[in-house]
Amino acid sequence: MQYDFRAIENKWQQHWKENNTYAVSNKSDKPKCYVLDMFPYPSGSGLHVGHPLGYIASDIYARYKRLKGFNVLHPMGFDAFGLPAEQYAIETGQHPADTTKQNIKRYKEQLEKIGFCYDWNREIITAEPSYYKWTQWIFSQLFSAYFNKESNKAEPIEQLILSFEKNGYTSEALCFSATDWNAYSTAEQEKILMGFRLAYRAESQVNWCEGLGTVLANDEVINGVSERGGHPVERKLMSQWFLRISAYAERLLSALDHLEYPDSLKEMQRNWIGKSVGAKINFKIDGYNEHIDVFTTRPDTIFGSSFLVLAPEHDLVAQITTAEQKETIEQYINKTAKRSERDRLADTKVVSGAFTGAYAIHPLTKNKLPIWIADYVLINYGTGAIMAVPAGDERDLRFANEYNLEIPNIFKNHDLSAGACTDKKAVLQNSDFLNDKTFEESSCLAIEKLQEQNAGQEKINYRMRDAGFSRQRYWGEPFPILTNNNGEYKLAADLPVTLPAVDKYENGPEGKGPLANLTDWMQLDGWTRETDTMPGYAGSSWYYLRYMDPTNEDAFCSKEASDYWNQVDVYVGGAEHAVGHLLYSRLWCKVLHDLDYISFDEPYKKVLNQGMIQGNSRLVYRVVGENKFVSAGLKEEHQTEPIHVDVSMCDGLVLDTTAFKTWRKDFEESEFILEDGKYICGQQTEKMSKRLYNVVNPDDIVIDYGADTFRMYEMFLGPIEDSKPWDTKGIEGVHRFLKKLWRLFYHEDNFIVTNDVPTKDELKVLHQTIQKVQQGTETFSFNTAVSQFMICVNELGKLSCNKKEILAPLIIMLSSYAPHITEELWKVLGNKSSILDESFPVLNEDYLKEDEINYPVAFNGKVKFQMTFNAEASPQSIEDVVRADTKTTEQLGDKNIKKVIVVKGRMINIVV
RNA sequence: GCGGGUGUGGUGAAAUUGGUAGACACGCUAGACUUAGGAUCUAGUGCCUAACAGCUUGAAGGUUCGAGUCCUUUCACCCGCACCA
Repeated sequence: MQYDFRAIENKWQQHWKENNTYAVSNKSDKPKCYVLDMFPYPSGSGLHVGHPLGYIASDIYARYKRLKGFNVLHPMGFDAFGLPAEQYAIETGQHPADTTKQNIKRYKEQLEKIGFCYDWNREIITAEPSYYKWTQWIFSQLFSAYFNKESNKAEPIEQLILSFEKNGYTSEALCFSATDWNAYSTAEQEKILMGFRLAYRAESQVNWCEGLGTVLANDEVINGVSERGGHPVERKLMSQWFLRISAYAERLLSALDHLEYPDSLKEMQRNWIGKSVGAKINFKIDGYNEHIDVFTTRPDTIFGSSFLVLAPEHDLVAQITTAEQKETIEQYINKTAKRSERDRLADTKVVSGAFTGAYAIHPLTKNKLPIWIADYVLINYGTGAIMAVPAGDERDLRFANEYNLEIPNIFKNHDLSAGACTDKKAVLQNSDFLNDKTFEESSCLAIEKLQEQNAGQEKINYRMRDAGFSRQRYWGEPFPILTNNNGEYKLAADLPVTLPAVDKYENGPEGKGPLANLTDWMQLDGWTRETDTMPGYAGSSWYYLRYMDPTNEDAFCSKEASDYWNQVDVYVGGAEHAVGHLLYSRLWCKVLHDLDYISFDEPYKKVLNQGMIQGNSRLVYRVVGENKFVSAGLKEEHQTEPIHVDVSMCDGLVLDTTAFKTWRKDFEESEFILEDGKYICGQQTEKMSKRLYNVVNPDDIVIDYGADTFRMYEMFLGPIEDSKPWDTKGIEGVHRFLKKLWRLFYHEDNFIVTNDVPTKDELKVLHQTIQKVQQGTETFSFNTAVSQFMICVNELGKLSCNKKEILAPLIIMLSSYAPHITEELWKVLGNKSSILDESFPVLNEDYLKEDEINYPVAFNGKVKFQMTFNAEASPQSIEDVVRADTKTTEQLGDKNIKKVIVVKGRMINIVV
């Protein structure tokens, strides 16, 4: 009997499907375990070998937990709304719903061939009305809630309204009495409430991407261009939906400490949230009844402040600019506004600005400080205004030098020609009551003083902005909300608000989305529907909850279900979602928790980032201007240009020149300059992508070697979180391993497994394997577990062990890694039930114990020879024997022993 | 500039957490069995050396009986953020 992996894998995949083997129940006496993958966006190009890496890891872990007696939820679904599907639709004229459906079908086929233990009964697709009904419902909850700073959580907006009706409201920015409130019109009231709702509509500077015809969230803009497509992004004032994630900044930040996320990921989130502690200081404007708020982390340097700088977009600029400076200021604003985000980021070293002509009064010295505008001050950060302290800030110093502004030196023993002083340990001077103090002591003193003067207070600032939640696109969830001419809002009564059909995807009037072309659909009983759609991250912000209760028609997820499954125990996916998806889903979880819909306020206990599998590209070198290709080793002798060729045309680095000639018409007549009769390609590690002809399809690997080999090989490649280039060559070793395993059961056509009693050696290797595999799987070091399986099978082969008592537990362990072959072998061992229902073998450490231990004997740390001792021998007795041994005296020569160190069970070191 | 991470054979990588560095594989070399092999098996394979010896975890110091592992300095690469006040 040969190991016919194709027949075996087909047979069991079908069997599992027909018998619903992987169906999971919400009712069980077993402890639960929730193992989740970041679900894929089904793109048109299908899966490549990099995609399943994380899926395989989580699948092994899920199967392992099942063997360990857990009720394991391990679902899969599809993140189906989004820009690429719509753009593809525009190009091809097909409806995005159709192409998405096709892509999902393809993905599922590919996934099914790899033998994952997903419960497909729980599959979810975010673009289906039965799903997005609840995405819309959660939006309604966000719209109907506000963040209560007192209780530090979200609460129903009705409570806020009650409080307004009873007590009015007082804050720095807003103040009204109960009588005022009750006298306001509904529209006026709504306008105020919009300042509190967790989902709100507001005019704001947004990232507008003309190329994609939509606004983008901050995390979708990379270096001033869109993450998708690389189109330029500009700042634009638009009315948009936002999520008030800033209200949760502190909770999102502090909870990180208790989460098992990779350090780098936590750092990214901390960085994104960007907490900084400092002070808000207000400067009165000379001659106006206005003041400018600045934010600073260094209130101690207040005496070094010699001018103020506002962002060009700052509200007060127009008001305070003097007549003679008006033209200069307007010119400067025009110039900066025109620059794209990308240009602005490109020349951050250039100093530019303009003087408003106005002066502010220093709150402590009462000096007059000139007020400038400059684009190095950002409207989106802090208050959009700074007090410039040239002695303490590099940029302020550059600016002061450029425009000949005063530079008070407030640091002792510091030479300002060498640059600004940013050292917090520096000692202050020329700073009145702060003289001779450092940052640590003076910061609080400065704040106290300012507070006395009513000119400032301590302030914590967060960099994170509220998240844009509108997209002017078609292929997304419609907002379940309507508005009328009075500026009132109303949530849709019936959910879902289904996405209407359109026949074109062009933007509607006034920069609105395609839905704004549907004038009939937009109107409903005197109300107008929202025509924006939700962004890609809406559906993925809560999908992990829907898997718990996927068909519930009355709730997004029943409380029983979410109480039972609770948090995701392990969440596996790419690090690219560190600040986008992961933060948004943490926010939604906290809101749903605050509103009492779920009992936990963090979605994922542990996150694991799998590395990227890169492509291993092949290059040929064309002699410039000729149809001649030179082998890589000889390319220096010619002037060449590299061209990517399809990896499938190469065996290792050797190009199949015949295949190459038929690959593309223009290569038909190619000539080759060979080395040793072969054409050797160049290679390059880069992103796996169709464009670079380096994509390896898992389907091909599965056809050639089988899913079990593929799964184990991906794990064997190295630590799961590392990125590495794909190399198909090494797969042979894993395949050989499975064939060797097979031969422990079959010799030619004979089934050779016996019921003999195992020997000590056999039990030892088995239990070593139990130990290593258990440890490796639990710590996600799957590569070491695979190694141990190989060691075990090699060892059993050497011992000619064909004993059921050894092989049965071995294949139970292996079933998480290679489910098909082990299910087959389990059956040939005479079992009727599935191997999946077995338990992970229990480690008995007694079998690991050795009677005798081989001690390396080292002299000054260098191993010279070995000696064997009884495992129970005491260190003293060992030392005595070693000292007396002739090999020792030989080594010593005329030197003396200073000390002998015996590490029990490990080694002996003799200090000479 | 700030933050996080990684440097070990020709290659992917192990290393019980301070105890024989290079397990397990790929590749390579030789051999066996084969009509054949991209099948299977056996042996070898860090470097230097004929051998003994010696050297070896990016580099340099240090702690220690003992360091890939801990400390200091430094170099290189990868990732994230970046005019953040």
